[in-house]
Amino acid sequence: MEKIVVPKSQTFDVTATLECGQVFRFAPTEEGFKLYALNHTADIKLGEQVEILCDDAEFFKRYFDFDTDYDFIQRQVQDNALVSQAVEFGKGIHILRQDPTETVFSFIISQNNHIPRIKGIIERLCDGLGEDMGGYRAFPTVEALAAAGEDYFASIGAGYRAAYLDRVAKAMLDEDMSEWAKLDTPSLRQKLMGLYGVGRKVADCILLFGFNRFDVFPVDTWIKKAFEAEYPNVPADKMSVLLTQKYGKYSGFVQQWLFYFKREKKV
DNA sequence: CCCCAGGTAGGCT
DNA sequence: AGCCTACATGGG
Repeated sequence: MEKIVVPKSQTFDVTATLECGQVFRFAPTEEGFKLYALNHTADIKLGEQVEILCDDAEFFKRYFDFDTDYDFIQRQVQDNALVSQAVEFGKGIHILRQDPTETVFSFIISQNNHIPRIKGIIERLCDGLGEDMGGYRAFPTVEALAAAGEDYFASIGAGYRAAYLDRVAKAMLDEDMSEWAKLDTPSLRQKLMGLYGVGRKVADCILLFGFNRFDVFPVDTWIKKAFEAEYPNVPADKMSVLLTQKYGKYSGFVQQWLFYFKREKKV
């Protein structure tokens, strides 16, 4: 067991980072959180300082993105209006560096779905198809997902997304994500949207959370509500383009702070 | 009972 | 190109 100790900081809040909707495989414990990522796990203890007890400290140091200067970004996007409010509310959020394949399947499941249900479906997916890591299950490999079949995905409650998961799993057998990672953002988005069941919004979530492209602005129902006054009758995909033009390389951060703010505060 | 959720594909104009 | 609707499931 390895340990990461994170000093108290204005710009890292584990609770907000986990609960802001970018990640689904975690659960509260008496002392903090139990977290699962790909084929790793961490026990997070909250206190004067955050302690991350894990199986691989290098993996989680990268995963939590401790090297990005969030304080700088937060200062760059201040607008003395909605964004400033959202940053004040969610200023401890880091954008996690998640596994690309895990985000592909996780965000296909997320579409038109509630977060508690998304968590449940992914948990059953891992329990049923993931490798036994001794005490927990890894996120399933593409091979395991491709072998499962549409009926299996339906049986764990995936609903109409079962067909998407099955077809994408089989298509991904022939793909190398490390090659996809070399593409620029528009080309990579095009690749992702070529997957059955992946539209602009899911593609942008995968770009942001799985490939850490910050020049994307996923527009879901909450973001759409947040901007419907500013952009009346603008479809989600078009709104995403406009917001990306507005926030540039900080789009992903602004989006995540706003999503968390709108969803938690219900304003 | 209805409405909603980190939307998308397919069909229509 | 844009607009419309069905889609599985469960929580509020």
